[in-house]
Amino acid sequence: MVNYWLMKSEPHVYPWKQLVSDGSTYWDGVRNYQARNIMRDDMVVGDMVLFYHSNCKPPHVAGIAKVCKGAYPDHTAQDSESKYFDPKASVENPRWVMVDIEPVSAMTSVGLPELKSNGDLEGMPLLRRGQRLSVQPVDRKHFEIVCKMGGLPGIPE
DNA sequence: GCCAACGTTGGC
DNA sequence: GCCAACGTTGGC
Repeated sequence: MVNYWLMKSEPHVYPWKQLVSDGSTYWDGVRNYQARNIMRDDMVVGDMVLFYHSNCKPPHVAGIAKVCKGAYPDHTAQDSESKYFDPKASVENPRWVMVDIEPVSAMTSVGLPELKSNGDLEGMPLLRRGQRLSVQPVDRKHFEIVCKMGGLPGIPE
């Protein structure tokens, strides 16, 4: 059973283009328990992901990705040189996890204002006030609508 | 740069 | 276990 998600990245930190040229990447740096639990407990290989660019004008969905490796320890938490270092993380208790994702399909980017003005997306977590989770669930129905808004015939394989 | 909405921390 | 203070996210 395939799940649908949205993952936020700031384009000046790790843009969609970078994912395309890398071929895949590990999603490090998640330091929020709710988001971690989603990755650890709910994400499985094959899950589909809306790759979202936050903190830019306008914020937008930039492409479609998928999970290509399930949760495993986020090593950056144990690296004192990393900006994601967490002194409470250890080999025995890694505390934080990451997954790997890979690009699936490019699309015409869909801006947040467009998403907001599409009544069919009502209830989408991203559009809720004060929504800050960097990894969040998306209904299959909403996922498909966003794909179509981005010029795709539907949810890509 | 502002600020609303959270989440985390730590004293008690 | 409460809650005030503080830090962060992220749209605007």
